[in-house]
Amino acid sequence: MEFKRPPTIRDVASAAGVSIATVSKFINGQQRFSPEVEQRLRDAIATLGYRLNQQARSMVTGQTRTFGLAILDVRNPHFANIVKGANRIALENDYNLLVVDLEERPSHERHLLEALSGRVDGLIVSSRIPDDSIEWLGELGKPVVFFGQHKRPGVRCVRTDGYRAGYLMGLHLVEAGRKRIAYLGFPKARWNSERLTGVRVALAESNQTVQEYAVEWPTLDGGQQAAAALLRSSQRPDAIVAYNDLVAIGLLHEAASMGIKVPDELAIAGFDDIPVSRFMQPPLTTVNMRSEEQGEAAMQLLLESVRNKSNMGRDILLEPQLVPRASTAPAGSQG
Amino acid sequence: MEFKRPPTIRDVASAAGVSIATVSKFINGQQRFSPEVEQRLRDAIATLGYRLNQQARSMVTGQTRTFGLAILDVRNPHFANIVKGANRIALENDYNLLVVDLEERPSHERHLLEALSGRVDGLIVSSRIPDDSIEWLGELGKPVVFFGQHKRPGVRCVRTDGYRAGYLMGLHLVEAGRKRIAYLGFPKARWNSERLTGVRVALAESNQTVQEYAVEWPTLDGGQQAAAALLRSSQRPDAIVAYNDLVAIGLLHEAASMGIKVPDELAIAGFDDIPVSRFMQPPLTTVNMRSEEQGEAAMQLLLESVRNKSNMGRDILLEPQLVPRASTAPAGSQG
DNA sequence: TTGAAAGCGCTAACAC
DNA sequence: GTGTTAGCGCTTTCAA
Repeated sequence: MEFKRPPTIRDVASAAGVSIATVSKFINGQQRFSPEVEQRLRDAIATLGYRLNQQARSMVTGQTRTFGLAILDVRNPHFANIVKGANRIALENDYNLLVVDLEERPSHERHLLEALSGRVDGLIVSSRIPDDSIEWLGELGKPVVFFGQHKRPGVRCVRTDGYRAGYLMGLHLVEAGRKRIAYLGFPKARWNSERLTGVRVALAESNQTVQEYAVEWPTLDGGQQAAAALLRSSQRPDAIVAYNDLVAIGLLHEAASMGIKVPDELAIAGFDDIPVSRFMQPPLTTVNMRSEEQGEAAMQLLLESVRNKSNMGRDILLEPQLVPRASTAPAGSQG
Repeated sequence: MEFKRPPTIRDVASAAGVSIATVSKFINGQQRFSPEVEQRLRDAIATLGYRLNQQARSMVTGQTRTFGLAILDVRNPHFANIVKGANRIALENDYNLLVVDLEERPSHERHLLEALSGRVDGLIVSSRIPDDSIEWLGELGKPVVFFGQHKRPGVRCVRTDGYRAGYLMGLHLVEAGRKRIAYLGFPKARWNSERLTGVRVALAESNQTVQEYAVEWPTLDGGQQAAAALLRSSQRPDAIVAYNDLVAIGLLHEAASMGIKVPDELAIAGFDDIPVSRFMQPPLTTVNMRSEEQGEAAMQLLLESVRNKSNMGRDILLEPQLVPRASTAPAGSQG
């Protein structure tokens, strides 16, 4: 089956015996015509199987009614939630959302983003590239909303307070009576140091310090791999805060394999509150970073930018929320 | 900050003192010019900050070097894996991939797909709409690869054998000594009945029958909600096969809350082998439905279609693989 | 090696 | 009500 050239308004026009302008106005519903003409138009469109070429339209209108969202990894439920939130708001406002997965590959990032920006009215970007390397974001010529902080004018930002998230977690563990608290981070991530600082400050208030470790990747496997070294050390922590829930789940699994009792011998916690965390055994303590709301907020900002034809205005900072569960219950409080 | 009209080749042309044809040829690298001209061109492009308008180009070339992928729900790791697979192959072949989340809403499906098809050279579609309602897929005027079966000419298909998957699972449970096996399905899904039939046939070979139940949604919460009724019944099953891993994990969690020992008192299994299944406590038995390879295969088919300018050729059927884990170990074989 | 001009499918301003 | 026409930004003959 070959793909023949699709019919254009010109084909419709000659089939219906009218001009192309008439066809254009008709399909845009911005004007009524005599009943007979409208009927001929409908017939012609139906028999030819005509469909509007969106590209051609946006060529002249300069609008696509589509937004783009670039995320680091669809496989991470945190990002999947962001997609959900952004998509919902977009659809409600009669915009489509196109998602691209950056695959955690900084080298491709710019290329993919430039390609995306050409097809949309604005974009939302999650990036791992350092601020000073993405100056070009503002030069895409389109409204951009960025996850994180970015001083560049013309780029608005959405984020959840990572410092506060870390602080809440640190406090929680101290209150649960933990004495040797470790942070298993992912240094390449933008939010890693905020979270770590939060934890550290909370511990400092009780004169505790935090041991630092790092994963290669912020994933289930990354957590599992890091676990071995961490859990076998002679001075094993009695609590581990992981960079995110995925890493925490990897840890949890490895701890179970090694016969370490969670939370009695070891407390484990993460960040993000991804859906599956509640279903773990034991359920995982975490901080809700409002992933879905981040997506929603970013999309709202984008809609504003497009409507005002400007990119001024406030950034958005969301408040994280501690979600205490069994994985950090005070030692001895449960079996 | 306002968004000014971006520079066009016409701006570059006049800045460099050449014609637009020269600019066009230069940026496409298909022709060399005198050193001085090339230098003027480079300067003009740099100072103006010129960037190619992809839309305008595809308007004339008829190519976008982009494919579209429509999935039912990004939040389901099965689909996230499909995205990964498809994206990898696309990138390797110098194509971009645009993903759209259908949000499990059949009403919007057609609209979203039509919008997407206008921006890409071909698409991969996962749908919940019955076959006879998506006849229009073939009329999108673009190559289409569909997940599932679809007799329509011009639409190629990729799927993993659901019947075989169910059969493997059924056999596994019978061999593990289970006597009252239930299937907790999601009837709205295309693959539900294949899987059920497979299970049923496997059980029939040992003269067993299967009890059927259904979830509202194929999600963690869906599984948890269905669990209550199912687990409290007087004739409680000693094994439950869930529609997918998410549902199984919901079940697993609820069983734990109710103090039911898995696998001793109850075996639980799912389909898909999503990454987190291996990390559950106990690790979840499942059938690997080759999600990522489905995405890869679909993209390969699409590339073929585009290269041959035709949509003929074979469909692809992948073999599922049983992944036995602790959640279905024979009763009494472990604590 | 360079340029003029036609045209991709559509919209919008302006005639009639 | 309906038609003519000039582009949107680009590629691509074809000619010079």
